[in-house]
Amino acid sequence: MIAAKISGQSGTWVAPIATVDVVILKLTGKTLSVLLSRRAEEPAKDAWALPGSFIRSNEDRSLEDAARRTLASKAEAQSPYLEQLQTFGGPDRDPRGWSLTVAYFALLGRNAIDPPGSGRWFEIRKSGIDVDLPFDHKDILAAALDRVRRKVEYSSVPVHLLPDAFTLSELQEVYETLLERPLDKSAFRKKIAAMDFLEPIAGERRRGSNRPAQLYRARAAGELVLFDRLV
Amino acid sequence: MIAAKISGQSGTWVAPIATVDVVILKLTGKTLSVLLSRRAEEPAKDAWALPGSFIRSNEDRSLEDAARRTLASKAEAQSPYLEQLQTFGGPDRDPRGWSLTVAYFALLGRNAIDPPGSGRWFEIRKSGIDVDLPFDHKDILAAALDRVRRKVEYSSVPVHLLPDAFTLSELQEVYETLLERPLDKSAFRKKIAAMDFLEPIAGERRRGSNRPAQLYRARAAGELVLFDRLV
DNA sequence: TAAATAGTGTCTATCAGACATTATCTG
DNA sequence: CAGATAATGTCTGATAGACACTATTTA
Repeated sequence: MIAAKISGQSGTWVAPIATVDVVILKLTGKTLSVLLSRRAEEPAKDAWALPGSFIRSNEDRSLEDAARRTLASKAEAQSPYLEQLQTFGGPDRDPRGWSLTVAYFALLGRNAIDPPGSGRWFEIRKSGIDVDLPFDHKDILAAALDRVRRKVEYSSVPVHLLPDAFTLSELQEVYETLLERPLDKSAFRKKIAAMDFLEPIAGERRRGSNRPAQLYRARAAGELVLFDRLV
Repeated sequence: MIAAKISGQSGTWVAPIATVDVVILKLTGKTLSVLLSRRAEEPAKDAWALPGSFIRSNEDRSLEDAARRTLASKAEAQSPYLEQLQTFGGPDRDPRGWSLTVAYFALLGRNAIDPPGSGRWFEIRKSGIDVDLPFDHKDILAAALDRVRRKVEYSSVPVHLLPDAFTLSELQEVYETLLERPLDKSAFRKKIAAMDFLEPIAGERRRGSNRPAQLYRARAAGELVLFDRLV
């Protein structure tokens, strides 16, 4: 790699290295998990890290393209939710020099498939994950979790962590998992109904000797609905 | 400028051009205005555009540094609010090639000073601004306005558009301007009091033959307070 | 019919908004 | 005192949350 030189009023300097990184999240049971891949190259060779890629100017038509390309190489999902998170940059985050990464986060439904050799899922406990991340990937992961958890308060984020069809009890469980507090069933259902972003679909879910549950789906798959009040 | 070549699995490509752009906003009367500067260089020489700069790897310690440097060259404010907005990138947004810009927005208080020759303020009307912006700067401006207006619903954003000391009536007026709807005085004051992010300071504001108004200031200057309910 | 979960109804404290009233200043 | 804006009080409808109750299934 040849560093690009730029000349300006304050002298001559080198263009930053530009990458995208994707925080890929799904639920494993009641726990959020993040998909990490083992780095094949230096720096931090063999370390578990967030999946990332250089931005390829000969191939990518946009930043989101680059993120989708990175995501697609690691997981297949029917309608993954992908959102730009934040851009991180600085002289010290990568030993190769001044670098910036446009970070995205993706939410996968329960029926997502990971291709073989694509990486490993790490459960996110209160103490964090069981591995040290290179670069500033710990900060990026923290920012993604912060964003997701905050958005749960006023959006349909949890829908994207469920399969296409789900019950209201399942949806409530995901809200509770992410908010880390119990919700009242009656109040929850009133709010969800008022937001009007779900529709009942044919079929019921039976999972025991009890009344079966109605199945629902999101009206707009892959889209996020913002609420006009808080959960 | 020499383009950086990168080699990878999918061939050889060129590193993107990396810049920061800043959407600098303040209130002129009851209208939001944006600070534009006249471009000194090609491309789009002589056009009014968002203030921006290359990221200088020899000088900037972070992306925010680069944004603050750009902001400081255009305006002086006691405690400007600066927030990363979004990163825009693609092959066609700049004729020089694949480029990305990390966009920030800044909110200036009413007593901010613009150094001479720093640019011109353009009022933002419903129809937009009175000038065509080059590159994708129209999209960036729209994203900034969207973010600011959305955040008004659940944060102390309007405080940063006022001088250090202000009255509750002035604060309500800014909320109303940005939300484009009237608010009830009694309800507004109850909410602001509940959020507990203001403190009364010595002094009153007199502006007519009527009862003078108590002055307040934000407890944490330059900080944004997020509310736990909507305005 | 017992047990379990789904789904709904009822009650109440709280609160946002509408509106009225009081407070304080100048001319 | 009239007129203006600041500041606060009162009332009411809406609703979130607590909790109880009904519905529906299997063993």
